[in-house]
Order: sequence, then structure tokens, then C-alpha cells
Amino acid sequence: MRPNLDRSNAVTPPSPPQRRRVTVADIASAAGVSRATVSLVLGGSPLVGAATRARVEAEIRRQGYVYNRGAANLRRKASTSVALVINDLSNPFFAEFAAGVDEALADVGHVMLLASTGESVERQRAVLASLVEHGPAGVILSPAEGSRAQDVRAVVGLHTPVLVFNREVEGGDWDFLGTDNAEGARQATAHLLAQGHRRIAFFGGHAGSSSCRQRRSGYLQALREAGIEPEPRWLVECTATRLQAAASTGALFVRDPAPTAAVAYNDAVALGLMLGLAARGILPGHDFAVTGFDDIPEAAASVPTLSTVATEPRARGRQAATLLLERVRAPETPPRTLIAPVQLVARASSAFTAPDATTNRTTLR
Amino acid sequence: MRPNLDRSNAVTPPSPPQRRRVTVADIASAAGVSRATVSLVLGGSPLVGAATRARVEAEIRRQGYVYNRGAANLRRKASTSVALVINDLSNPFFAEFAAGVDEALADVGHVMLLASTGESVERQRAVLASLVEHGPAGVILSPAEGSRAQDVRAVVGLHTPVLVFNREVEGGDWDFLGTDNAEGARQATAHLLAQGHRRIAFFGGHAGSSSCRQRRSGYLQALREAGIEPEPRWLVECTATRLQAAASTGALFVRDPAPTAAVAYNDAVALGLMLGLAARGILPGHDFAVTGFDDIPEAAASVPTLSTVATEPRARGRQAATLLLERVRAPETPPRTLIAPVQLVARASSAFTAPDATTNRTTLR
DNA sequence: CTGAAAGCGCTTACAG
DNA sequence: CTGAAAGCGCTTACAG
Repeated sequence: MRPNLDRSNAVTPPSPPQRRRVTVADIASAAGVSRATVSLVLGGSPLVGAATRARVEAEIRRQGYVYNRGAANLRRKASTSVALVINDLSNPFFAEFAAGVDEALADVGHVMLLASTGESVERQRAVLASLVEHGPAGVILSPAEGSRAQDVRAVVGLHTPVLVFNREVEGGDWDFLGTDNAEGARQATAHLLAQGHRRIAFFGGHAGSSSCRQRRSGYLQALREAGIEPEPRWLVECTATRLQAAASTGALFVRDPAPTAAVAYNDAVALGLMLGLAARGILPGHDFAVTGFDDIPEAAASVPTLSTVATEPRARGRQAATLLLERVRAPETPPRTLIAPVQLVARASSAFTAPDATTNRTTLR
Repeated sequence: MRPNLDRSNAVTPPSPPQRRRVTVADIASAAGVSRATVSLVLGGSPLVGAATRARVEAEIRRQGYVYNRGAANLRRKASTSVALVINDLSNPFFAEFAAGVDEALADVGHVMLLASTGESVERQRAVLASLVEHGPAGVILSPAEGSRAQDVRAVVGLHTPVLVFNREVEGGDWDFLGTDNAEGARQATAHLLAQGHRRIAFFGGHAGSSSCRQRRSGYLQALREAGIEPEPRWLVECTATRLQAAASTGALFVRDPAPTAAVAYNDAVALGLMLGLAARGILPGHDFAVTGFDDIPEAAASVPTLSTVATEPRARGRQAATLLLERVRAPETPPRTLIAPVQLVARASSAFTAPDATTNRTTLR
């Protein structure tokens, strides 16, 4: 993958000059001091006398001066921005994550550059290239599926630290912040087992994605620990959207005895599954137990409310920002991997005891 | 409101220098050309010979050079970023809007600076000040409630064009992109009237917000055009969240005859209302008709699906970005006000004919 | 086609 | 306490 060399702005010309901008020089001459003194006032330096400071500040307000942090950062070789690259802002999980990043950055006076990739590796390349040229202190990347470490590194360069979130990219020399997917699915499965379910499906996601594989492994582990040999037909794949999940519901009931519960890949899938169940006359939370993953806001508001594994994306966002800024301050420390803990939230969708495993014959269709 | 004069970075020091950064000078000397020539190569200028160009490009790749667009923009007095200030990223309406802005900006090679205010005027001030210092070509502002034009202008300065979205700020000399709130509520009300409803409530929102007032006025207009004198108790205020709406449902049924339908302030409120109705044993879409506003993704997936007024936040985001960039190119043209059209989407939540108005006695509790 | 020079708006030693 | 000077990384007339 070659870096994008053309800076000709083929797409659109950059914005033309506006009304002449007020600079430190304007303030300096109006206040009768040198530019250096204005700069010291701006920096809150104690070297400047109170009278001088007052004069300069009055002039700053009078002329509506706006500090040019870009110029300052250029001179100081510093940065006060962080780039965030996510898949899709309309996914509430990523929106919450971005909100967390924003919170943490605002607290330390940094600004967030945000772009989304729509899960396209090519768009990710373009977007990373564009963001990195703006000189962020670092990049938080929730990588598109199929991202390769060398491609990311080629476009980001060696200069800018990267923190990868959510999905590992093999071979990267960067920090990683992940979620304990296996443990979350294990907890969800154990919860269903504790309610007496023996035929439990894992519903949704694609085995190609690492988070799906990890969740499946936690699910399988819990089943095996309970002495249950999982059946292959309990593993139902589907794209992680509500609509696809609703449409795939039938796959659970192709043969008797059907599962009485399902661990869904995530909340979107779980909500879709509940829709699909309802459409078949199966009441989720009554005839069939469902758990989700993520605890998006909707999980607490759906009917029935959705039992799910809370991953707290907003807290993860804050954490990611903090970790990245630590890395910026200590570029040479070895890369870290952090796996955030998860917590099962039991709600109505799984709040029933399974019928006895031997007599239960859910002949549903 | 005084501008924030202190640039001392009290909160956190800006990031320290990283490994030495590769510059045009490094490429130039390695390729045996001047910095100007490298710049011309970067700019895709036809003045450079093919052999020279190839040599320079090879060197750029070899050294992992990353273009410093900040420095270039400083020199050219240009900008390739746009700032977006919204209330809350975890609100799907704003998340979709931001996604639209992002799409449009990415298409023209601009970068998005994003921050949220949490509906706080003070945080909005701080966030605007911080963003504007990074020199965006313009600012898209979805103002926090209570924003005042002079405060915004004081902190943004005269140099940076502003486009206000969603909520008007009195006295601003900027472009405004809004939604036809009155027309949307009028359509929703007319739709319910056409189904035979005569006692129709307007549910949710606060009369203090201009969008709520506009929606109420469309609702009232539709009722009056139908010869119905609206009753004061049909106007139920509540904060625009699902939970608050569910909790306020009872206010509709304090006296007989109760309304048989409600125009909800927005989708969150409508979904909460449907929950509140269900909790009282009233089936939304069967015993009581509900319409929402916004058409968030969930509206199509709720049970029953929610009739609503589509405002297409993503399209609005794209439009806002386009309008702002037009303004950047033509700073002197007079401010524009655009009111985007809306479209009623009829779904199950309103898909029943009202019982005859005279015999109907919904003695519900 | 290529190079030397000036300058964007700022900061930071260094003198005074 | 304040000012003159250099320089961050780039671009752009202007010569040649």
C-alpha cells in the first residue's frame, strides 16, 4: 500500500483567506509592547507586570483576537489534538465510545479529530492519512475488519502513537484496549445454565471476526464446564444488525428439540432476535431466554428489557483517551494490552426458569 | 462573557516532542533537490520533471514522510478542517447528524473537529474557544439551550463563519439550517385526524424550547383547521427522554374523556409513551395512536413500529457541511436561512381507525 | 524545470 | 520586566 503522495487537493480547493486575521503583532503594536510580551501574557507568564498585562488583555478583547494554536504548536513542536477513527457513528456503541473520548480530551484541553471508515479498509487508509497530516498527538483506531498492521503503520508514520481499540490487529507495535469478550459470553451462558437451560444457542456475528470468535469460545467453555456438548446447529451466523437477526431467527427452530435460550452476539442482534421470536408467537423472556452484549441504552428500555453484558463504551472511550495521552508522554515504554472487565446485567429477557430439560419439547415454528 | 485569555495550558501540558519528524528538507537533501521542488512534487505540480518527481516520491516513501498540513495551512492561510459542536453524541439524532457532516467533509478532504456541550452554555463556550483556536474553516453549531448570539460571536471571533443548526439563536448574523417543525407536527396531527381521532394530545417537550413551540403550533393549527378546539390538558410537558415520557403517561388519563391519540414531541418521547401505555394495559397502535418525530432507526424496529416525522439527520448533516463550505468560499453573501422539509412516515403505531368520537369512552386507567 | 528567499503566526532563549 | 532575533514546516512569487 503506497502512501498518498498527492497534496494537490484535487477534490476541493482549501478555503480562501477571510477578512484579515488579528495576530499578536496587532495586539503588540496597539498595546505598545513587543510580540514577545503579548505571547507571555497569553501564556500566563508571571514575568509580565500587572499594568502591562491589563493593557494587553484589554487590547485582545477589543480586537477580538483569536489565538492561533496551530502556529503555536508548530513552533513548540507540540500537539493539542487527538484523532479518533471508528467504524460508524450511527452505531450507538461507537457513538458512546466517541462521547467518552471527547469527555476525557475536553478535560485536558485537547480537541478531537473524528472520522469514520464504514468498516472499509480503503476508507480507513484515506481517513488516517488525512487525519495524521493534521498532526494529532496520537490516534485512537477502532480498526475496520481486515486491517493490517503494516498498512496502518505506513500511512500513520512512525511519529504518531496509535492505540487500537476493540479489535486486535496482528503484528502492531501499539497499545491495545479490548473487552473481555470470552468472559462476557461465559457469564451470559452460565447465567442461562443457572436458570436450567440446557439447549443454548449462540446467535449472530460472523466467525471471521475476532470478537465473535472470542465470545463463542466463552460460550463453548461455559457449556463444556456444565458437561454439555454443544451442537453445531446451535451456532447461528448472521450479520450484526437487528434486521438480519430478525430474519435469521428461523434457523434456531429447524429441528426439534430446539434451543430454549440464546446468547446473542450483541444487543442489536438480541433485539432483532426478540422481534423474530415475537413474530413466531414465541414470547422472549417467557418462552425463550435471550441475552445480549454491550448494554446499549435501548437494552434497558426494550420490551422485555434485555439481559446483557455491559461493556461500558463511554468509560472505554475515556480510558482509551487517557491511555493514549500517557503513551504520548512516554513514547518509549513497551506497548500495553488492556482487557477491560465486563459485567452481566440480568433483566427480564432471561428472567424465567427453563422447563425441565427432559420433558421440554418446544415444538414451535 | 469574556474570552478566555489564558493560554497557559493549565490543565495539562501539550505533548512533548516525539522522535524527530521527517520534513521536506530531509526529502530534498536526500533526493538532491531543493525544498521548493519537493513542495511542488507534493502539490502535484506539472512543473517538475518525471525523473525528479520519481526520485522525490521514492524518497518520501523510504523515509515515511508525513505531510504537515498545519504548517502548509499556516503558510497558505487556508484551512482543511471544520468544527462541529453538538449537544450529545449519545443522542442518535445528533450522532446521525455528525455522521452526515463527516461524510460530506471526507468527500472534500476536510477533517472534522468534534466536541459536545451536554446542553451547557458554559461548556459550549469553552469548547468553541478551544476548537476555534485550531483554525477550522468554519463552525457548525447545534446550540445549547440558552445560547446568546453575542456570547457565541465573542468566543468564535469575526474570522470564522458559523452555521447554526436545529435551534435558532436570536440576533446571529450567520446561516441557519432548521427543520420544518410546525409542518411536521401539522402532518402528524392531520394523519391522526384522518383516522377519525378527535381528542389528540401533544405529548412531551418543554414550551421553553423553540422546537417544541413550533411543533405545538403546527399541531394546534391542524386541530383548528379541523374545527377542533384544543383542550389545555391535552398539552402534556415532559423532558424529552424515554424514561420521563413513560413516567408522565398518566397525565393523559386524569379525566374522561381521555385523548385517543397523541402527537409526541419526538421519537424518544413516543417510545416512552408507548411503554407507559403498555404498562397501563393500553395497546399502542390498537387502543391508542401515537406519532413521533425524527424517525430514529429504532422507530422502524419498535413494537409496534412507530409512525413518525422523518427529519433525516444524516442528510441534514451533509447539507450543513455543504452550506458551511459555500459560506467559507463566499464570506460576504448575506446570511441564509434554510428550513428542511419533513415527511410523515405512517407505521403501525397509528394504524387504526379511531372509535366513533361520540360513543368512544375510553375509561382507561 | 529548479533554487534562494521571504513569510504564515507563534515561542523562546538571549540580552539588556 | 521587555525587545530583537531565530526558527517551527511549509509555499510561493521571483530569478535563472
